[in-house]
Amino acid sequence: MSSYRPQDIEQKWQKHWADTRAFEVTEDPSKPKFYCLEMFAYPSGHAHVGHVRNYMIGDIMARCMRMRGFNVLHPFGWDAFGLPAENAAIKNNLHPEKWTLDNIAHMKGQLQRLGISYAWERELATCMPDYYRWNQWLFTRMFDKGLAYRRRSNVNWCESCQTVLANEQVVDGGCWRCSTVVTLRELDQWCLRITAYADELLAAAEGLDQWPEKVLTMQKNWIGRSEGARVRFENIEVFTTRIDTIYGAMFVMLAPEHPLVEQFAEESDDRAAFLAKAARFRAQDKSGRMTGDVEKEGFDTGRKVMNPFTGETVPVWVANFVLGEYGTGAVMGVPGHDQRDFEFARKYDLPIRVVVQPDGHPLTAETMTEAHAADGVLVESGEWNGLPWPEANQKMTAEAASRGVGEGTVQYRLKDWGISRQRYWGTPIPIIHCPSCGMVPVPDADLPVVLPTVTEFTGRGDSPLAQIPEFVNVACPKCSGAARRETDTMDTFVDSSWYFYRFCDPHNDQLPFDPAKVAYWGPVDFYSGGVEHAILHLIYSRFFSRVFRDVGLVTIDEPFTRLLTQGMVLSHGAVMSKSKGNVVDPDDMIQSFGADALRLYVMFVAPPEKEVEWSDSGLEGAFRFLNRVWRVVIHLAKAARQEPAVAGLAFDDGERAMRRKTHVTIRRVTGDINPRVHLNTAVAALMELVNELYLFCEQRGVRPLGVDDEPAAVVERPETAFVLREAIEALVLMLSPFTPHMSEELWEYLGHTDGVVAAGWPACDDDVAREESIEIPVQVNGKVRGRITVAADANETDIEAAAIEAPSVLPYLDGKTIVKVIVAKGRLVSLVVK
RNA sequence: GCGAGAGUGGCGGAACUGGCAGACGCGCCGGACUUAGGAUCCGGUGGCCGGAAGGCCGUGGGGGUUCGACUCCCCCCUUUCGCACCA
Repeated sequence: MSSYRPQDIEQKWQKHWADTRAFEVTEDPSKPKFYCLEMFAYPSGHAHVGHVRNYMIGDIMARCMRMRGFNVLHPFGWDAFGLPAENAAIKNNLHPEKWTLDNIAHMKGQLQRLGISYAWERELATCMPDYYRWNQWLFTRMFDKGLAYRRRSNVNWCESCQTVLANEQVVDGGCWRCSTVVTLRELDQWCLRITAYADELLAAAEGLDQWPEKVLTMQKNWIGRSEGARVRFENIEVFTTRIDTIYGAMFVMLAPEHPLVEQFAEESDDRAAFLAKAARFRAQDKSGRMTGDVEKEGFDTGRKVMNPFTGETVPVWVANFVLGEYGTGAVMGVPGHDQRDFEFARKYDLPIRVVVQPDGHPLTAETMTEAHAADGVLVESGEWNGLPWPEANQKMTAEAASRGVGEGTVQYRLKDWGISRQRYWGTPIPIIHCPSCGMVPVPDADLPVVLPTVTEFTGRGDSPLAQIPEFVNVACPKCSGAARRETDTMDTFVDSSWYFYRFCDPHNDQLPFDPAKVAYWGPVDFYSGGVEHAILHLIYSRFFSRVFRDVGLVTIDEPFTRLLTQGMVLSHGAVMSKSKGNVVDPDDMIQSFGADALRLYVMFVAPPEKEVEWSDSGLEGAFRFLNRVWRVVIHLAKAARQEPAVAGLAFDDGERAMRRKTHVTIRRVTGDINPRVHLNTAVAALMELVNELYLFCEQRGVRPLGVDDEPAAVVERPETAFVLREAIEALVLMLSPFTPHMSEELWEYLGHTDGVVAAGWPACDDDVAREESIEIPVQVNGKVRGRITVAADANETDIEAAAIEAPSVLPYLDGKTIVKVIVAKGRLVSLVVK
């Protein structure tokens, strides 16, 4: 056996794993299951070390849990539909399918060279008909349940390219390709009724105790539940959370999109001017209007409506900051108690009335410089005067309801999910439009609706599918009359919202998956991926999981028990990207130092959640460490032949200390991997063990440890041989999740033929790990003044006595009185003197 | 503006329940081996004072609780992320 040459052994073991289908699993009720998943990949072409990091985290977990005796499902697949493929097609005249499949092939090779323990038999790609067929299947069920519906709504439109743009394709308000200003266009869009689950998604988030708080907060904000009331000012319904301020409602404002705007325009003196003003507001940069970057503006419609509480009539304005898509698209203007209304009123010289007075200094409309949004007591509110805020809100909501002018309601920021894409490379929406039957879902027997082959991609015009008569023209499944297929395709987030269930049964051609298989494997026990998916992917998946539940295929609510959001790997302070030219290619690293060193390094460099800066010298350090491991194991494998059998051995102090280190390390590494997932400190612990081992060898004269092939002298003393053997075997096994190739190779070299999984995870013997004597510091008035060595099980009295007698402590006690002694058992002694 | 997180040596980071701050690695310095060393092994490495023993200071800043604070509380600064006219 010679020096460590990763390239040779890595290929050998990767081939072995592939040949033996080492990571394929079946349901086995006799074993505890562990479903370990990393977010699947968009096949952009090349994996970089940022991907590597995510996949490694999962692989460490999967490999470790496998050794701990769990039945581990660890699959991988491809989020293979999407715009980049279509754009590449337009640019390079390459079919999206070819581009996608080529990329998958390349990236799969990269992942395989990393030695990740995937059950490749379960690999899936969402662009294949045997996958997207089930998107269609589920869609038709959602259609039947009213969870999928069509609605007219605004989309981004580029006049020059004559096409719809996704939000991500709008750059600074212009088309990403030709910079033409993007306009809004009304189109019929397919939507999924996620809002039907808004309350459940919000409430159930409380139970996700193994998700990062940050992600839960983001989801909570995204759902944006808000309790309030709808109140009718004659024919204008407004939404407010502060009905208690309604006596201060001095005007009503409509969003420029509000349907009444058009009607009021018709009835106005100058229809054209009216509409032009509204149109200008609508055209204001969408993001600017939404974020408050645009100045508040409005105009008086000339209309007046009656405030249902005061009986006063108030003017109706159109205001650019009122959002058409939230609430009722109309609000009451309460300038005294809403900052936006306040600014608006001051700008247009509208009256302000204070109706909630805070404690202490009373407010007056004339002198106030900002709205008073906080609580207080109602004034100038007729019969409600004197009521404090929360109570007034409740009572006045009830009053509005009893008088039929409003009712309490809950609003969500969350909107239904628009899934229509006027694009080619996605799942065709399985609906047929029939002139006599209306919208008819494609029957199961006719699924999948296969994406036809399109040969020309121009990026212009409507959906590419609309231009294929053979695709569009179809007989109605109900009446057999001439009908047209839907030509929109689905948002790719549909694909990724349930793939984790498909992995449980990826080849099923009767159902999306066998419910029994998902009942065994689900939910995903450990899910890792980028925090950029904190909202969309993770909330859609929670939604789909419930839809599958409600169609009877799964019994659980939540798809992911534990979520880890891994930090990005930066290079020169920036996210890696081809355009910045700072991509670190894993293949280059593997070539130089091997996959194992790369794996170890990305795990060691920082905690998984944290963002890290790539460092070449850090990788070299990991490589150096592996060489150290290699040398010590190779040499000791021959020198320490003692098989593990402890009976009759009498260890000396040094040997006991070495064993203690081994077993303490087992305990630390085990917990650091799972549950803690502090993979960096797990590696650090293994490094400590190796350092200790080298010192132990040095002390025992068990050399050589050089790189040469000099044969090692056999260790004669059986106790020493045993201790060494125990240490290196534990080391090799614990390292194997991180460096599987090297560990398998060394394990084999150590004389084992069944591989590390069969060997199982090493167990910590608590008796061996227990300290015999411990050194503890002694503090005098909070400063460490000495150390004492006591038996590990010494009682407090003995420890106290030893502390007071410690030579280095004595000078600090001279002439003082000890007022207090605190003994933190096993940790320290604290003396307080005067 | 609102919300959440972070701030520790030259650098990445560790410290799990309030109990020896700086584990482990990178870098740097020294020694051994050596024709050589960018290999390997051993040692050192927060700052200041000191020959040493040892002492003082030290986890963004300021205050507090405690025998004891990186850790808990209050105020402030910096920074990252998310949300952001949602009525």
